[in-house]
Amino acid sequence: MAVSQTADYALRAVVWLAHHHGQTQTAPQLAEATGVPTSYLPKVLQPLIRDGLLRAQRGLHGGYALVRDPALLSVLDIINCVDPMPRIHACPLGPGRHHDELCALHRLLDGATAEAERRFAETHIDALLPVSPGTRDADPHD
Amino acid sequence: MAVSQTADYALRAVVWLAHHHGQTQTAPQLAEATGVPTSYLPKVLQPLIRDGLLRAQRGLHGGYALVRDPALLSVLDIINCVDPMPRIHACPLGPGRHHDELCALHRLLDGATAEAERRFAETHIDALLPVSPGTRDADPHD
DNA sequence: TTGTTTGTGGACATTCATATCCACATATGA
DNA sequence: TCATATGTGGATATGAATGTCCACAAACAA
Repeated sequence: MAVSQTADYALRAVVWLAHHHGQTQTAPQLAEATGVPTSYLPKVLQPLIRDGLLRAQRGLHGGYALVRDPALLSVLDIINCVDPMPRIHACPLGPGRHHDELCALHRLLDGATAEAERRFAETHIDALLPVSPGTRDADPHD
Repeated sequence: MAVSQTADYALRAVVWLAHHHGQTQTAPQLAEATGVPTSYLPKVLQPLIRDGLLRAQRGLHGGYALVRDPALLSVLDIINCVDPMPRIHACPLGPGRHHDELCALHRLLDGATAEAERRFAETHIDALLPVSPGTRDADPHD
């Protein structure tokens, strides 16, 4: 997968919350709707709450709700908060010895990650909503 | 990382073998040169041998050697052989119920993987060699 | 104040990619 | 034929990502 399972889960939950903007959703509701394991979901959402992207409310009629406007919230915002994509800042062998042999390879590998980040930064949550006009963009796989 | 650790290891080894085309390299030599754990390298190369991309020779003066021309061997060839990139062919929740809400998201995620595959298919091993003209292509990370 | 509903945080379990080790098979040269 | 140098395959170990569980804290309503 392009992103970790955990990041995927977080994105599903955020898209769902954006689709039901304003209404708080309980963990079981969210889990049922998104297919995220009920007992794992709170762990996934924790960093989003810490960084103020989500709001969590305890007690009766509590639950989770989206704080920011889905149009101003990028897919990369979610990924970076929950599980940032690993970047290659230096060749694994260090600058010495065989560095040159491996450099072009890792430039390519990290370039692919950079391109993915670019796409995720450009795509906002509102573009992923069912009825949004943003639904029609790049062509599907194959 | 864009690809698994194992695929990275395989690519390092193949690039090294391409750079020393024709000469067989023993596992310890390859491991030392590429930074791959010596005891893990044989496992990594196994699928490449099975599919005929590498040749393995036992006994004195044995070792590993590249079979195909580096100019005709793509990065994706190696990845697909060792550890194919997971593609998303259907939304995780299946076609029922909330399928629509998640579809655009997973189209985006798989699209990023598809783009990476495209890059890896277009880049051949000879372009990753130290002195090759192909070394100068896309700009580095950041 | 009390009971119920909700999220929180931490301990623990499970799974899988990664890594190690070793007895064995095979090739070479003397 | 024998000694040595190699890769092979399988059992096992390790560590990180994923997933489960539960006692607790907090919010609301009666």
